[in-house]
Amino acid sequence: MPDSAALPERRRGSGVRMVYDQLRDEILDLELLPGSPIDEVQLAERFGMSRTPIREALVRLAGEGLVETLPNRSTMVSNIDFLNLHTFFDAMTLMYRVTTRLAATYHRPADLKTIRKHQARFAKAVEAQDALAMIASNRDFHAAIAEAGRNPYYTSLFLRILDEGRRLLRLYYQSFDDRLPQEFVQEHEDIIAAITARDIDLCDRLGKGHADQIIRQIQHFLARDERQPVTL
Amino acid sequence: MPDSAALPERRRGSGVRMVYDQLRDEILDLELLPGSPIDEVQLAERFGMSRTPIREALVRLAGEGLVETLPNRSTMVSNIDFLNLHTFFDAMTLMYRVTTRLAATYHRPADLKTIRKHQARFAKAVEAQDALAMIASNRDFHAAIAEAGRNPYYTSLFLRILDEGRRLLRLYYQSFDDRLPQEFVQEHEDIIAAITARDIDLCDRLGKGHADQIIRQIQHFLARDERQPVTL
DNA sequence: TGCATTTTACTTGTCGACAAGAATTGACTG
DNA sequence: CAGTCAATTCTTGTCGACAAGTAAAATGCA
Repeated sequence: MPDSAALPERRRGSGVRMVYDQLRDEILDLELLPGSPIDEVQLAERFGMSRTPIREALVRLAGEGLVETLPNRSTMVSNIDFLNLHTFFDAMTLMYRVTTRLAATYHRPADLKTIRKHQARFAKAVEAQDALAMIASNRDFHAAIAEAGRNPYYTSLFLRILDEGRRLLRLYYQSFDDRLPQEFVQEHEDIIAAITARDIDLCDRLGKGHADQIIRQIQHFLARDERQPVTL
Repeated sequence: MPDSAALPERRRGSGVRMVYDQLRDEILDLELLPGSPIDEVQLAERFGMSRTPIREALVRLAGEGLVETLPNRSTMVSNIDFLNLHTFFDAMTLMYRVTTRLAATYHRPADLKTIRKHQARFAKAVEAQDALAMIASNRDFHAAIAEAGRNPYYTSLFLRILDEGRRLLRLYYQSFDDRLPQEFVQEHEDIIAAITARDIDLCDRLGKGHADQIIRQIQHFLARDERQPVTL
């Protein structure tokens, strides 16, 4: 059996989604580094399919800004724009506030169940010091809150921002050797309580505080002193 | 010459953009009605190209929510969700406020020039009672303000909202026989003045007022009495 | 005639191949 | 030896064709 590699007998429309999800995860987990080129034939060989579904997945990724494609030239993983991080922080703060506020107003019991489920996973990941799981479950936690707010316009923008933040956080924890902060767990619990109590103003303040906390950590990481200590 | 139809000798990567722009305009101008099916081969014949670039354009349109594609079944023009219009109005109001505020802070002289250019076209369209040109230039006017705010996250969401609004406004003016309101021209002038003066609070109020005005018109249209007057 | 089932027609998803454009290599000239 | 230009290679954009899956038409049966 020379060709024992996986030919998983996929269903008709599933190839594109598989490639899309896989590439997306690899980009957000920084396994594919920002700026690195993406070769279509290489991906086609790797996934065992033609270039057509690969291209479709890349077009979708480009639509979300995760890859950039120059005409007639190789497409590449989007760079992180460190010079304009303030626009990212600004939008992130607003979306944290708005989605949490709306969740307080429009949430239903099933939403709280989903939110608590992601929070449990988040707490477990923090305890296990599992950076990747912590980042992913943190994203899912806030995505579930946005869903509970029931405004697809905000949800779609927030998901994009959370994904971009996932790349930044990954960078952060790679550099700090994956020491995970416990205080986020308690902040999440406070947010859940405020949503449950339908306290809109409190949700607004907690959302802003949570965003500020994350921004402070990232900025602290970015402003850290790169020089190695020297013994004189 | 039986085949005298246009074979415009297009350049290599331009076919997709051409199809994308054309379909997008037709969708937003309601020439393609919401819910109507889109046939790939039909489009391929119409544009004189293969199905591949057509499909790529459709994938991009689907990424922006302008068309919906069911697996293994025909893709169709997205429906307007009248039942959840309040989420649209909510997001629109917030984006009007935020983008106008940011424009007051971050605009440069070139931005004002662009904004005034679109405003001039808008005023001319209103005077000429040209509904299509009025809707398009109104969109361009606010898009230019968002650009001056220099936050791509807000800009991208706002563009999506403005496009959705373009469909709603088109519906509105089709129904009201294209009588165009003059007061929008003055409101636009006020917004320009506030941005130029870098008055953030005033921009916030004017943005909200402008959004409320549009929402009121649309709601008035939606709540109108459909019954024909009957002479007894 | 009404309903279930098979058959047909049609649309989309995928493939392999070819052509156009760009980057790199190599040759040629000053 | 450096710089310019031509040739080659490599990647992407486009094409036509086939396969899979779905909806509609046609057939069979009660």
